[in-house]
Amino acid sequence: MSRPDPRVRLVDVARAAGVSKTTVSDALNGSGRLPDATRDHVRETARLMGYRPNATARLLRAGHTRLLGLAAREYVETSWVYTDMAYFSQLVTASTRTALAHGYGVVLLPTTSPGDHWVNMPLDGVCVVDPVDGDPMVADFLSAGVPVVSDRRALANLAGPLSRWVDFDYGAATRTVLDHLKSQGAQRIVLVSARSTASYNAESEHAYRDWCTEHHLDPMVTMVTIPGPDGVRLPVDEALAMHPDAIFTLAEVSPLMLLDAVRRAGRTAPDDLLLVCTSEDPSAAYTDPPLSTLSYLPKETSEASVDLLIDIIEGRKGVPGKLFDAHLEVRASSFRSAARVDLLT
Amino acid sequence: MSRPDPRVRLVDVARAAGVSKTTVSDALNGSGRLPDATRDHVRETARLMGYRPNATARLLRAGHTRLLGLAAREYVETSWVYTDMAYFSQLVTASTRTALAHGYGVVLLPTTSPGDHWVNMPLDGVCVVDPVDGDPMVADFLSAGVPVVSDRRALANLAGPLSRWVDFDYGAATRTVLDHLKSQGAQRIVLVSARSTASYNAESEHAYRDWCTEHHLDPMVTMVTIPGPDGVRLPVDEALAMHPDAIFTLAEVSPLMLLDAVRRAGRTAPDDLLLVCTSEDPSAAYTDPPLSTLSYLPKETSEASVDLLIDIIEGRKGVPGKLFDAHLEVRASSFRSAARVDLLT
DNA sequence: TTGAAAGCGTTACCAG
DNA sequence: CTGGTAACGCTTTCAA
Repeated sequence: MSRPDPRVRLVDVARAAGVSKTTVSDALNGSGRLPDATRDHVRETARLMGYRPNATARLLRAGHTRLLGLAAREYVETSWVYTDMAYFSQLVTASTRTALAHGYGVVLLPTTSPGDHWVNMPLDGVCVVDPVDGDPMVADFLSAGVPVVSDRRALANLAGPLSRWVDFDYGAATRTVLDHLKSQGAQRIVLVSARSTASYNAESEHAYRDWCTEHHLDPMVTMVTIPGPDGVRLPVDEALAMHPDAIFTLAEVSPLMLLDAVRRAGRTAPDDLLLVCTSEDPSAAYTDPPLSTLSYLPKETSEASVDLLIDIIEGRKGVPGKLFDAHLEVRASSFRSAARVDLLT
Repeated sequence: MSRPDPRVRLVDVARAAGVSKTTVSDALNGSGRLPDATRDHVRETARLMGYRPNATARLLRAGHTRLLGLAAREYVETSWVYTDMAYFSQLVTASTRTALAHGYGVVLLPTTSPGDHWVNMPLDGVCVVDPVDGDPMVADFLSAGVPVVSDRRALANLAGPLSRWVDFDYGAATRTVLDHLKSQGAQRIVLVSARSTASYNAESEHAYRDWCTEHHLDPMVTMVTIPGPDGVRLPVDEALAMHPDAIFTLAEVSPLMLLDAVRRAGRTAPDDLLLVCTSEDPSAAYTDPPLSTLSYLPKETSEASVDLLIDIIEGRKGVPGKLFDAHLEVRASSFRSAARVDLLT
């Protein structure tokens, strides 16, 4: 195994150019006031030698890395990667765009990893999305002095100058959907949730059960157990087998797959089955019928997260957090004509 | 509780515990052979003080960062983020998963940035996807001593121990699609390409024009000019306005949007219009009719890329590159019954 | 104008 | 077994 040529360092350039390290640094960075002749000479020498400054050494000097971590914490024990679900992919897109606009790069963090491996990454700050209840990752980063943006629950006992939050009232959003379905005549609403570790699922499901109790309805829940787009197939089929008159999916479903499953079960939306799904897939508007969707605004929230995070990092004061409202877009899949509603109620 | 501002350093712990830096380092890292009493004492002190090692300093010491860059180079001058297209999102997913499996993190790089800003990131290596012809980013990284995996064209004049490639024969893939369409009776095939900077587009389009010449057909091409999922709407409509009997989209289109456009134009696939699209959207199999797709295997290629990259970084010898074959999945949208084909030919 | 030297925080090598 | 010291590669302060 031949060792690649030892990189040429600042001091090498200095020696070659017959000047000191300081002069090379100044010449290359435009700092200091050197005679043009010296500067040009040094630059030319550096170019000839193929000198490139060592990024890590600069960072150590600078005291910051301009690197932000991004972690999605659903299914923390399952080691998966999340970027191929519409919600997370939009989240990654928007976070990255916002970070770049501020001169920061984004590092995709694993959901899980041996011990607290993640604190070994040279990060200036971290966004933790869909945190676990009392998330250890959040605590780890905070105690390592790394600023964190997550939701209120994850930061409950850790409030301090190093953290801010972005959050939803998941319960309220869930109730909005359920009220809507009920207003359209639904009596047997099945919830497709996920056995994930995210507090989002737990909170939403809890709200669903409470709502059912209030309305004297039996809660019916099926569970996604396998992360990723394919994992929803089974729980959707299970939901259909419960003879529901409405299905509300908490876990992200591909719109076409959902409708395909409905069709195979011999059901028709919205005629004998109302459908609302939590999804960011833009194709939901183009299906037949178009699907009603609940959106947790990955674009807006991740932009806000990154902005808040960079505010902490750069020492700006500001609001401690931001609360968003989920957006329910009612489309044909959960909408019955008034006459029809009258008939059923 | 603890003062966050002045981070507690190794030397602080050493002083507090009444030992030397070395001892603290050894105690915390499990290296060296210390008496249990000393080790426990140091560890307890460190814990009490909330000591966390500085990641950047460790990296400088270690000489590597375990960070990989990922750059997609379509539309390099347009500053956009690519992760919300199925192809790139799967690419990111698979790259990240593979990297993590080897203990590396992934940094999403901007398509464009001021000067050569990117070399300031502390990366051990970089994957450059869909490079520009003679890509400057590739050259920059290589001259900075950072290993690169890209395609053959981008590495043409830069072969060396610091680079390997993963590539397709785009021309061959294009011809496969065109031959297929012709075999199904198509005579007026419109290509929906993109005015992007990726060599993928140029090569494919070139092959299309050559093929048309060989078959004495007039090439008809429309262009995506705006990056992102929405940019394909206009060129698809333009393509439909050309009264084609087949459309082949090079740029990624959302399957449902494509079919919606076809419907609005009063056309029907596959009866009077054959459709093949380059897409990674799994929903293509569930549309009505199911769409024929050409896949450039983002999953397989990015896994191979990351593996090759890590081989270079860790000094392993191996193949200089890997050539893949694009996969054409023929579905109903481009398939006519034999009888029908006979009728037309 | 230039350069020597002092950090940045860590780990590794040797003396003691 | 322990601890001083050097080294990683750079930037910056401060003297000459």
